[in-house]
Formats: sequence, C-alpha cells, structure tokens
Amino acid sequence: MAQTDTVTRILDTAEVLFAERGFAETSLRTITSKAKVNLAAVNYHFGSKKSLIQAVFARYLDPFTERFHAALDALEQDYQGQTIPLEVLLETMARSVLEVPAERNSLKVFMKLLGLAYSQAQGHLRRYIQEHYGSVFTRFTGLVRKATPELPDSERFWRLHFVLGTVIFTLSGLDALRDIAEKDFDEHVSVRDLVRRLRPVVVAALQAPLPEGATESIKAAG
Amino acid sequence: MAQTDTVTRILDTAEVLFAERGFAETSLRTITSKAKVNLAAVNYHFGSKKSLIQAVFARYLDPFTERFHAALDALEQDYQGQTIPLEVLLETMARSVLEVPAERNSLKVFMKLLGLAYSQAQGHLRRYIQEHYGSVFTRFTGLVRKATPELPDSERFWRLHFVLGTVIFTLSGLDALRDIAEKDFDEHVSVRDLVRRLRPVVVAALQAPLPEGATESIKAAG
DNA sequence: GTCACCAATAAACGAATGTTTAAAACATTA
DNA sequence: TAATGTTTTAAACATTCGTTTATTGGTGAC
Repeated sequence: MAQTDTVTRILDTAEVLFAERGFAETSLRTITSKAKVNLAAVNYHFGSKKSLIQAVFARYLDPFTERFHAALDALEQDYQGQTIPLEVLLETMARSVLEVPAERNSLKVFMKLLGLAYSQAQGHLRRYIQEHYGSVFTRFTGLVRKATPELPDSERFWRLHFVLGTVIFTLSGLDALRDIAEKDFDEHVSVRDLVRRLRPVVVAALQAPLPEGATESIKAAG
Repeated sequence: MAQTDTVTRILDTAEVLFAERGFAETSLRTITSKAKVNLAAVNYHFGSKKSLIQAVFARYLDPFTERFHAALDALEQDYQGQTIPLEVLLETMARSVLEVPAERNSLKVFMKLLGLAYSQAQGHLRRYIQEHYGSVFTRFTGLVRKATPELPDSERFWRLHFVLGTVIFTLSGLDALRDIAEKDFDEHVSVRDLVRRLRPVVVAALQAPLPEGATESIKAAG
C-alpha cells in the first residue's frame, strides 16, 4: 500500500523538522524532499500545511488521551470514590505521557511539539487541541481538585499552569540545557532522569503555602 | 530629529507584533506599514531583520542588567559577605524585572519576548543573549548557590531552570490564561498578583526534598 | 549659496513560500 | 483486457518575503 507509506513518511519527517525549527520555519519543500516524496503529496493527502500540523499532533495526542482516560478509569476503580492522592495522579499522568512515544523513541520530539503548541502563535492549532483534547484535561483537574482541598479553586488553577510551564519548558528545551549540564557537571541526564527530578519539585509547588497578603483577589463585578 | 523618531517607532511597533505573532510570522512590511515608516527604513537603520530582533531585546535587557547588577551590588554591600537569603535574591530579581518596562506599560510584551527567545528557534538570538547577558545570570546563580548549600550543583542547575520555566511560561502566556481565569473564577489578575502567587511556589520548588533514588546520576567518562 | 551628508522614499530584485493544475503511472475491478 | 479510480509526478501559479538600488528631500557647514 503506497498511500500509507507516503503518509507516514511525511508525518515522520514533518514531526522531527517541526520540533527542530518550528512550524513557520519548516517549508513543505524541506519536508517532502527529506521524506523523498513529491511536493504535492502533502496537499493531496492532508489538504494543507495547517492540516498536516494538526495531523502530527493527533498522531501523538489520540493515543495519549486514550491511555490517559483508561488509566484514570482504572484509578477511579481502585479508589472506589475515595480521593486519589496527588502523587498518584501526577505519577499516572507522567506514565501516560512517557508511554505514548515509547515505540518510536520520540519522547523528545513529543515534548518539543507540546512546547511549540504553547509558544508558537498558530491560533488554529490551539483551537484544535482545545477542542479535541480539552475534556481529558478537565477530567484530570477535577481529580486534582479532590486531592488538594486546601487550595482555593483559583489558586489551584494557577498552580497547575505553573507546573505545566515547568514541565513543558524543561522537557521541550531539553537539548540545549542538557548540553550545558554535561559540560558543567559531567553528567548525562535522560528524560526519565528529569522526570525523577521533577517529581518532588512539582509536588512541593502544588503544596506550597498560600501566598501572604490578600487571599482573595479583587472580584470583578458579577 | 527625524532619525530617532523613526527608529523608536519601528522598535515600538516591532516589539508588539513580535510578541503577538512571533518572529517569522511578522513581516517587515507589516511592521513598517503599522509604524507608518518606509519599508527600507528597517534595513537602513538596523541592517537586517535579525539585527532588528536583537535591538528589540537589547532595549529591554540592557536597562535590566544594569539595574539588576546595581541591585546585587547593594545587596552584597548590605550583607557584607554573609549569605543572602534565597527569598531576598528572588525578590530582588523580581523587582528588577518588574521595574524595567514600567515606564512603557509593556511588562506583558517583555515577558512574551522572553518566552519567544526560549521557544522560537532563532539560533542567532540565543547566541546574542548568551553573549551579552550571560554574565549577570552567572552572577545570580553564584549567589543562589550560597543560599542553597544543601542542593547538589546539578540539582540546583535543573531547579533554577524549572522555576525559570514556570515564570516565563506563565507570564508569557498570561493573556490566554487570564481569559480563562476570569471566565471561570470571576477574578481579575494583574501581573503583580501573579508574581505574588508565584513567590511561595518558586521558593517551595527550590527547597523541595531531593529526589529519591540515586542522588548521583551516571557520570560520563571524564 | 553650494557642497556634503544623512534620511526618507518608491520601485524593483531575486528567492522562497503554499497551493493548484494537468498529465502520467499505478492499482483495482469487472 | 478494458475501464475506472487512486496516487504520483513535474510544472507552473500567484504571493509574499527580505533586501537592494537609485532618486529625492532636507539640514547644517563653510
């Protein structure tokens, strides 16, 4: 089947180039020539460059959400309505993220893509991700809510984004940081090393004391 | 003086557009037309688009490094060789960052630019920032080292980047997050509110317990 | 007043981009 | 085998990009 081969070769090449250079900086000609595919193949199979970008993300996020939902199902089964501890929730999410790209050894690419999704403008991509994968995030935050009853809702909202920033920022910029770390500390770190280092930091961040001063911010006119 | 006027009008327009859309997605024609300046003015005054990007950053980072160095000077004077507490160091850095763009109400732009500097490829920009502003960061990390003697060097290195990720990620993506927060919690947050929320989280992250398992990672052949 | 210098302008350049077209090659089915 | 539908291919399309050129306008020096 020649079609499938062409499609996957485009996706394989595109995801690497996107992760390395970003979306706007990667031309279809670069992708197709490196993938040894005709230039028109992208528009034929995907319709447009935007759709190609979305397809690259879908190939990671579809299996991720499926696994993550299943893992949360199992967790809720185990805890029978009892609140799931924060560490368990974080551990489960980390495991789901790590499992997905395992087969292709492309965890680094996956992380870089997530970073790009946040930082690069690409309004269409943000909308696409929000629409297709927003529900699983909502489910997760609901469970975190039960696990951290001491946090006001708004405080939890911000802290989740704080740690999200930590994780995505670190793992997506891994290469550059790793080079420095190896030069300065003679130390080779793998992604899994980093996840191990991240764990206590993320937990501590979520469980930090509430900020002093006004606990309640100015409420808008409702 | 017409020259100065043209130059600043280009910089004022460029920094906003870069922050909104990124570098590659912002054309010189968009900048010059919005700035009501001739297209060739950019190449005439700055030489190239790359140099314009660097100039945009320099206009923020030059005064920042100057202030930050001065603040650290004063701090070292005060503490007379004694170790400066971590909270004081973080507070000083936060204050220096917040002061710079105050005059132009462009803190948001400044933060977005910092985020772009990390996330967008732009190798030339990373090199430029490293070359011109690396020293002040080195000085700061040296002081943090004294303030956190319990941390192994490599662990401190990674944790500083963790919290850097938190701050840049949060503040550069502020607009989108703020919209959600306002919708969900009827709560209006300013940048300074966020800094107040960030403080305990950052401190907790830096002071979190060491990761369990191997404290030392695999050493490379030295 | 004219000369020299700097800035602003309009126009054009060459290169690169995403997309479309039309023909060829291939595969599938009857 | 003939007919049909799908994929690949080469070429061209229309834009857009950063940059350069040549000209004009303005300003201060002597």
